[in-house]
Amino acid sequence: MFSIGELAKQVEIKITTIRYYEQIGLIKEPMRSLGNQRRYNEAHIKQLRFAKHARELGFTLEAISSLMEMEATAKNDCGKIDQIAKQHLQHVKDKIVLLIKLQTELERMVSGCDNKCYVIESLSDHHLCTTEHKLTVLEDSKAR
Amino acid sequence: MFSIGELAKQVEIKITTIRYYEQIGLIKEPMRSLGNQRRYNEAHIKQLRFAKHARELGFTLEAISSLMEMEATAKNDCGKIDQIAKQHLQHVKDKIVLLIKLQTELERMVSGCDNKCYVIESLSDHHLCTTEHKLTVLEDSKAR
DNA sequence: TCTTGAAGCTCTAGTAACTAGAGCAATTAT
DNA sequence: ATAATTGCTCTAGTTACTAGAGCTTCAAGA
Repeated sequence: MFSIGELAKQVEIKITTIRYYEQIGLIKEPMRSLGNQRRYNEAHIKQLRFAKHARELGFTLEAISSLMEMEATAKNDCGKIDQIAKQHLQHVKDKIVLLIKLQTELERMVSGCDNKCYVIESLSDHHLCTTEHKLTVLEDSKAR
Repeated sequence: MFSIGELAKQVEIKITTIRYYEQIGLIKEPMRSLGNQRRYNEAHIKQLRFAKHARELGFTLEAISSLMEMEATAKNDCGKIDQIAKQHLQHVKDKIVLLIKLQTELERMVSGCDNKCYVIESLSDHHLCTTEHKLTVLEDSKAR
C-alpha cells in the first residue's frame, strides 16, 4: 500500500495526472486511508505503467481505455486489439507523410532570405508553394 | 464591403473561426453595419489568407500573430521572421524523427499476433521495445 | 410596404489531455 | 506537541476551434 506521491515516483507520472486518470475512469479507484487519502497497490502500478507506455506511443486515452478493458475481460480477442494498434499505426504513417511535405515547404521558405522576406511572401501567397500541405488529417497527442 | 458569410466563402474559413480570430485579436475588428453586423474589406481577405496558409503549415496562432505584426510594422526585420520559421521547421523535423521511431515500434507490435497478444504484452512491458520513443517534445497543431 | 426565410449577433459550453493554484485536512518526523 | 510535508477537493486555464440557444437584422418577393 502506498500513497499517491510514492506511486507517482514509481511510475513517473505526475500526481495530478494520476488523479485525473482516476477521475475520467481510466484507472480503478483506489482504497482510502481513514483520513481519506488514496492508497494504492501493485495492480495500480501495472495499470499506470501500461497507460504510460501506450501514451508514449501516442495512443489516445480512449484507445488505452479500450485496450485495458479488453485485456481485463477477453484476453484472446486479439482481433480488436490489433485493430486499434493498426489504426494508430496508420495514423502515425499518414502524419509522417504530411510532416515531410511541411518540412519541404518550410525549408524552401527559410532558405531564401536574401533581400525581401521570403517567409512572409510565401505565407501571403499559396501559389508559391510547390507541394500540397493541408493539415486535414491531423489531431495530435500532447505529452511530456 | 462584404458580410462575414461572403468572407468565409472567399477565404474558406468557417464563420465561427473568423469570429474567434477576431476575439483573440488575431485579425482587426471590422466595421459594423447600422444593424451591428460585420462588414469586411480586401485587407481582411489578405490577412485571413495569410493566417490560413500559415496554419496549414502548422504555425501556431501565436506565431502567426507575431509574423503578422512584423509584416505590418518592420518589413525588413527579416531576422526575427526567419527565426520563427526556422524554429517551426526544427519542430517539424524533430517530430518526424520521433514519429518514425513510433512507427517502428508499432509495426513490431502489430506484426506478431500468433497466439498471445503481442500488442498488450508490448504495452505492458517497456523492456520489449527496441527503440526509445518518448513524446517529450510534442505538442501539435489540430486543424481542418 | 409587409412579410418571411436566411444570415448574423452574443454568449456559453464542449473538445483532449492534462496543469496549476487556492484553501483546507491528514500524515510524518522531530 | 508541533511543524513540515503531503494529500484532499474544486475550479479554472491551456490550444484552436466547434456547436448550440435564443435573439436580431437583412434582402427579396408579393
